[in-house]
Parts: sequence; C-alpha cells; structure tokens
Amino acid sequence: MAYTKSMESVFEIIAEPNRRAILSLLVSSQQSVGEIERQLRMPQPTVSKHLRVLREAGFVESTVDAQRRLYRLKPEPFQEVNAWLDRFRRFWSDHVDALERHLDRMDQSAPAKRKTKKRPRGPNRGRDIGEEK
Amino acid sequence: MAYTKSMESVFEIIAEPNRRAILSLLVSSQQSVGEIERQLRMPQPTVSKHLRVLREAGFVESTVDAQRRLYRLKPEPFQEVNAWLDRFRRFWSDHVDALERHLDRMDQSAPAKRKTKKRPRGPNRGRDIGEEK
DNA sequence: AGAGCATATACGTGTCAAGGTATATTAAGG
DNA sequence: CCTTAATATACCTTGACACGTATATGCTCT
Repeated sequence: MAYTKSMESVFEIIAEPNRRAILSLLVSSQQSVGEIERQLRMPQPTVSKHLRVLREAGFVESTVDAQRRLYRLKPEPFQEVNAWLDRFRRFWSDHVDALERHLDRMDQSAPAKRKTKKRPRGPNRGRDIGEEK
Repeated sequence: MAYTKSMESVFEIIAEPNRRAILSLLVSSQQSVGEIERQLRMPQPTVSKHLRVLREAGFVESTVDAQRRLYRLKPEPFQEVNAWLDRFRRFWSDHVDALERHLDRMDQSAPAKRKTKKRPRGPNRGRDIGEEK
C-alpha cells in the first residue's frame, strides 16, 4: 500500500534538459509527439516517456487527434515555481544594486575580528526561522 | 584551462529538497554551517556538501569568521531561473486562481505506479514550498 | 605544542532516473 | 482482416548522486 508517493516536485521535473526543451517547444503552440520527436531529434520512446512525466506532473495535457496526441502546456506548475521564486525575489528586484551587496560584503570582511569566545546565541539578528510551517 | 567547472544547470541544483531548504534558511540572513546543521537537523557533512554544490553553482557565497564559514545568498542564479520562467509567463498570468486548486489537488493525485519513494512524509502535505525535512 | 571545535573532504554503498531496444496498443485505410 | 502509422510501455543497463561513516584540514585558545 501507499505505493505512489510519487508526487515529484516541479523542480525535479524541470531539472531534466530534454523536458525543458519540450516545454520550450510547446510555448509556441501545441505539438504532436512526432513533431516534437523531429524537432528535437530525440528518439520517440524518449519523447513519450518525458511527456508522461510532464503530464503526470501537470505541466502538459493532451488531446487525441486520430492516432496522434497533441500536447500543450498547462499553467499551474509554472505558477508553483514562480511562487517559490517569489521568496528570493527581494535579492534582485528590490535592491538590484550590486553595489550595496558589495558593500555588505566588505562590511563584514573588514571589521570581522571576532573570536570564538562568546557568541550571543546566534548572530542572526531579526531572524525568525519560518520553521515547520 | 578548467575555468568553468561542471556547470550544472541551476535547475538541477534546486531539484534537491535539502538544498532548497538551505536556500530558504538563508533568505532570512546569513548562517554558519553549524546553524544550518542544527536548524535543518541534517548531518554536518551533508550540509557541507550541499553548500559546496550551491557555492559552485553561484547560489551562495561564504566568508570566513574564525573557524566558521558564513554563507549567504547570491542573486544571479535566481535571476536565471526567473528568466527561464519568463517565457512561460503568459500562460499563467491569466489563470492566477488556478494555482490554489492545483496545490490542493496535489495530495491525492496518484499519477504513477512508481516504486516507493521516501519523500515528504506526514504533516506537510504534498507541497514543499514552505519547508521540508 | 596540544586540545578542541568547526568545517571540509574521501570513500564505499544503495537508489533511482534516463537512455536504448524491443514490443505492445490503438487508430486509420485499403 | 491486415497493414501501416503514431504513440505508449516493458525490460535492462548504466551512471549520477545523495547519504553515512570516517578522516583530514584549519582555526583558536590555553
């Protein structure tokens, strides 16, 4: 029981270069397996297997057209990636100034002469560890 | 001239749940290896090895503080992910509300007959957006 | 110099996913 | 029906990589 734990994260899905290539292809319009196969010059079983993974992860969906399957993108997983990315967004969209980052770096390389002696229980001021949501 | 190391794609880097957990930790502030180790309850060599991967991929950088290394985020790889995501953005800019349903549905979607994996268990439901481990 | 802590690395192991090849399914047409 | 086209799946092999354990390196203080 409890067989399928197999909810792979969206990140594992897009980690595969061939899958990203397929997704990029589908941006322009929906494509059949054979069209993907030809454009990416990749063996048909490979295409089918990747499409299966993408479909099960919700990245694509397919409709039947005679003997063909037409695959097209679905938006949700991309939103999920975007949601994850949002938490890091302040690192470049807020202060895009590489200058400030640079200054921050010098700030602690210069006056850092701290000993290991006494360390007030965590140098992370103002941190709250969003733990165990 | 082995200038560029085995430049793995940023996607392979963030495919690893523990690495995403580390990145999430570093959002709040820079952390030492030991602090990461304790907060994530993960063995020290594991933390160090993941940090090495993250550093070589440009996700983090470190400064020396006595015997400790303080790690902090770097923005570039996140921008790279964001740039990739941009190409798909038009697909979900419309369906902003579909994300919630998607995430809620991910619990029971049992799409594959893969073998047993030991991913997130218990209370955290399917999504790992918030935390892991 | 030595002890002790903090971090990095080396090594062996198991797991899992991706690729290749072959075959199965399904639909269309003669 | 039988054949052919289009796609899916099964089986096997291989390689990468994440983990655990053990050890090495490095820093600080006494």
